Amino acid sequence: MLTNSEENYLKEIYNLEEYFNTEINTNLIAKKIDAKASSVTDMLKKLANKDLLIYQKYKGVKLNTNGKKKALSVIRKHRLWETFLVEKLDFNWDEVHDIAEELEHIRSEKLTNHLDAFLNFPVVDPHGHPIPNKEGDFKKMETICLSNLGIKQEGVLVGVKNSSDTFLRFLSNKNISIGCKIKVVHKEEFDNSLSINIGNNQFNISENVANNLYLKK
Amino acid sequence: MLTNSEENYLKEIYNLEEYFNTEINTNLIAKKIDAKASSVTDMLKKLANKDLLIYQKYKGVKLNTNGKKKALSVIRKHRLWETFLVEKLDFNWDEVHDIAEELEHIRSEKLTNHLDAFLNFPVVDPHGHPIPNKEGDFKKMETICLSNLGIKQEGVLVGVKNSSDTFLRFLSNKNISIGCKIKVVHKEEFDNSLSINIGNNQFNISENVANNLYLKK
DNA sequence: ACTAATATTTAGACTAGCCTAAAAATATTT
DNA sequence: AAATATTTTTAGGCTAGTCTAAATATTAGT
Repeated sequence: MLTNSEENYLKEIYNLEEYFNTEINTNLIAKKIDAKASSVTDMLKKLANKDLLIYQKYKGVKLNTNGKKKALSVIRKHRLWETFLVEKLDFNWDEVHDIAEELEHIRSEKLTNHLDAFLNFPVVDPHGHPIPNKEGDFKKMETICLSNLGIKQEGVLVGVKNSSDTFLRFLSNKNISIGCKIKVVHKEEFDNSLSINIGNNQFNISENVANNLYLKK
Repeated sequence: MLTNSEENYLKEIYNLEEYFNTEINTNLIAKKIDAKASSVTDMLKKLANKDLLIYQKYKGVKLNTNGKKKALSVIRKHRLWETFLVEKLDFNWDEVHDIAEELEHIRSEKLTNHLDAFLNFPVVDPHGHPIPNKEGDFKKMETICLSNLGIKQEGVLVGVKNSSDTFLRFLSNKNISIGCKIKVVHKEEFDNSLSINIGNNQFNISENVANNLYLKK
């Protein structure tokens, strides 16, 4: 049985591995978890002892099959609860993250699976992130980052990379949401900012924003 | 902000006060919480310091207004989640207690209130226990314990006192559920066991069982 | 009212998860 | 390749919540 804290470490390490595609180092985890590096070292030893990841002093860390499975179970719960909150309880997509951080640790597997069924087995959460099924499987969507789109190209927004409250609120304020058709009108050489078209509106967005939006062509 | 453990103590103390209608002593709490008396003493001091209850060494304990409010908030969440599990996720009434023990500690008030609305503001949970509203108010149902019913009298089962898995499963096996019409056919002087009638069936139940069933006449 | 039994509290210890500060390893710069 | 900077680990400490064992209060029995 894992503690909430252990589950959080596994989840964040999984997310970092997805993001960076390399061995994950102590400081990176510390930043994500918002703890000191020394605390992370302690926990990594503990998780290695529990056969959830491979840890070599000074060499970073990598989840093993076991650890990946646990991480995916937490992520599954997180995303199902987010979906529940938005679809059934009328929450906005920028309000659900912190609550899901608590709900993701509820232990009953039966609960998770019944919730999944109740929601009609959703495949993506309100931020466009894939929801693993009971077995931990999910398919990676073929998407392209808005910043990689050429001039005059367009696509439908299917996911956001960063799902912090502040970023999501920024998008909401500009009326940008999952399902929007986005067209690149102009790209500024100088700072890689973009002029984009959504419906009848035209905006300017920074490269940073564009890096966090994923489209389907 | 209260920890899960503090919330559990407040909840159990509240339940004990309801049940016994007297000051609650250390050992009683220890049994309910499944901890040692010494651990209970520690926690009582802590809760008294936080101005949640009145504690005098060797004299037992009593929740103050503050503590009662917190206890009721936990109880509200517990009972709303139980209702959700039974009504929306197809759980049986004997499967929901342990899961609700975890869910009752999820902190968001907005979540609780949206859940309440989603369930259409239920006033009792699946075991017939009243659900406090946002303000912590609920009305005590006028009920009579089955063991206080006279021969040939009858009523509708509206609540169970004990809602342990084992008791609820016992009732399910005998097809006794909330809403059943129960009639007392015979009362055994010797051990206060009862012959009761439900629909076309006649059973014998012990005094202990009768003590845990509440009816509306 | 004294003694015995029971209930409660205190004292001291343990674990998980965090911390700070110092030491050690690794990486980078010159 | 030596010196410096950065990263990581170790050592030791803290808090919450638990425990056991011993000490102290209260209650009950004679």
